[in-house]
Amino acid sequence: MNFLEKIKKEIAREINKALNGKFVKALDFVYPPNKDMGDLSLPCFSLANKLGKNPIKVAGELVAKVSVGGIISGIKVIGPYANFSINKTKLAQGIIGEINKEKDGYGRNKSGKDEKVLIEYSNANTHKEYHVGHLRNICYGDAVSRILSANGYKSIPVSYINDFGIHTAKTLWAYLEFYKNKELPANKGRFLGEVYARSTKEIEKNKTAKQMIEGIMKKIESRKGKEYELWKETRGWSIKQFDNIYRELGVKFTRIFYESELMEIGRKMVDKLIKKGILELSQGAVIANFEKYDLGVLVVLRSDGTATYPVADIPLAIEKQKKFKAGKSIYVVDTRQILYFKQLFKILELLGHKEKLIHLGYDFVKLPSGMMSSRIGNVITYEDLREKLFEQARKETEKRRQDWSGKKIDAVASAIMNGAIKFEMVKVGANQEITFDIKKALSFQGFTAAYLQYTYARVNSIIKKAGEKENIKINFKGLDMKEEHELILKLAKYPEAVRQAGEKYDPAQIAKYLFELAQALNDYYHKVPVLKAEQEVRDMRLALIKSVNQVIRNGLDLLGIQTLDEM
RNA sequence: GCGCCCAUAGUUCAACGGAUAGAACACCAGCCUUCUAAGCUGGUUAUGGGGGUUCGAUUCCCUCUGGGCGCACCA
Repeated sequence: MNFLEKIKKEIAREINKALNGKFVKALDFVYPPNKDMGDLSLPCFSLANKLGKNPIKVAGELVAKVSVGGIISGIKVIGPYANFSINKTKLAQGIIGEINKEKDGYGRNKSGKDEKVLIEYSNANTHKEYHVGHLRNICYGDAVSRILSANGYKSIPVSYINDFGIHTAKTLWAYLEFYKNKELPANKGRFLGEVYARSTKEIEKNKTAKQMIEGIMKKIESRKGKEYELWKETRGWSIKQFDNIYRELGVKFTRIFYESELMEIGRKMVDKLIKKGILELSQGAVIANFEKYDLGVLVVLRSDGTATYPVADIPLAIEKQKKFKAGKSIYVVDTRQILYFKQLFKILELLGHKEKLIHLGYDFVKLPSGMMSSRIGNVITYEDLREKLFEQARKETEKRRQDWSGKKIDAVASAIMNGAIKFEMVKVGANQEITFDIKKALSFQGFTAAYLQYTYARVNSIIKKAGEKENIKINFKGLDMKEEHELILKLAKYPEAVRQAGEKYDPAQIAKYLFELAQALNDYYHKVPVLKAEQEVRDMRLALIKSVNQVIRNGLDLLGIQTLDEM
């Protein structure tokens, strides 16, 4: 249990003692909107209801009965709220002590009880461009995975790559048609994205294209011949590109599944599913008729015999369960597929799957100019974004650090770039569209990862200047913690942010928390000198800012973002 | 037509049913002989319309308007 929780329990106990009953628990406390009102607040509405009294009166009585002392340094009534102030030195001592003891572990909890949770994300397509939409998926999925681990779950990140759809044939067609004898660039995966975009444009002009593409697809599916060999080779290009992206972003998967490995297994299962009555034949197609569940109809095999998504998704789910035996299985997929996932989960349920299936949807990424579309050509690819961000970050760093080597500048710029990508993708709630404005993403001011990294670097600089003295004993007793109190209270709330982010699968809560913490630190930084303070105060302030940096690091780590010692 | 999501400041976003609806960007005015000015301080502006539930609604319910997205053979 974290320190703030202990405090809440203690105050609740005091209140219950005073009222002679079990009325209040730790969870009942809220935070006052204004710091002058106190640190913790008990709204007395439900309590008044239980007691059959007026809430303003109840708050007044409560305050009269509970005595100041121990962890409680003050109580006051504001309308129907009973507000408590926490003893400043005790809080400081407790929180700084706890962070200092737990270090990287501060903020983590065990509420997941080591339960295994599978989380599938970054479901990219080979033979297509990897764009900012995919980035939202991977950044969101990765952050949720990390946050689940911090909440005591055993998170197992997996990815599923669509390498066997008609899009692969489209790309191969355009490749054979327009690029066959051209020299290839170094990043062949990225090149395939361009080829795909070209194919979508050319198909509109070319009447025979559709037929040719279908022919290519058939040959790929037959798994022999020239086209199949070309598919294998180009597939490798995309996979290499993805590996690069994952490495650059620091994202690791326990296992990567491929559609091409599952399709045949799925096809073989279709008959069995028909026999079980889950699927049925209709108008020459195989469907799941789920109208009785109010889930419409899902086509599984088209009347021409070609397969749709579930044919691979069903064996994928079975395979996952066989291999990992997780209690929960999360799919991080664009919210537009919400109906499809309800249908898929129904099939799995009918097949006897007992694991909790969760579709974690998120809204898509659009541009200020509208929806992204490779046909129209307004797509921001990962590589475009990466290059622009890197350039900008390098320019900004160069401006400030003329004495640094090019290598050092690059390393810093690279971390800023990475942070910017991830932070932009998770700072907005999942059910909100992201209007991705490249101009804003290139700014490193305000609610950005760079602001957090900068705050960290700046604090780090003070710590470095102070010199390394390990574990100084701090005597909090004689110190007035007035200037520090806000900041310390904020540090105390970090474990709650982790818990809430975990319960709601919401990394944005961590992002917001970190920003507020950094704001509080910057405010403190400008108000109060650390190195020039007299000895005892200086030691305390150093310990405090070290704690702040520890929390910034812990929080950024949950978003997959690195800190920088200097920038 | 049926269903899902969204609507808050000029813009992009916040707000377990709770107190005076917060930030950031942009704009204007300040702050580097104190620890990194990618920072800080100050200033202007908002809950789409109408009903309900509640002591209390941005939040829950209904309805209207406006936008987005899904709804058997596109993946």
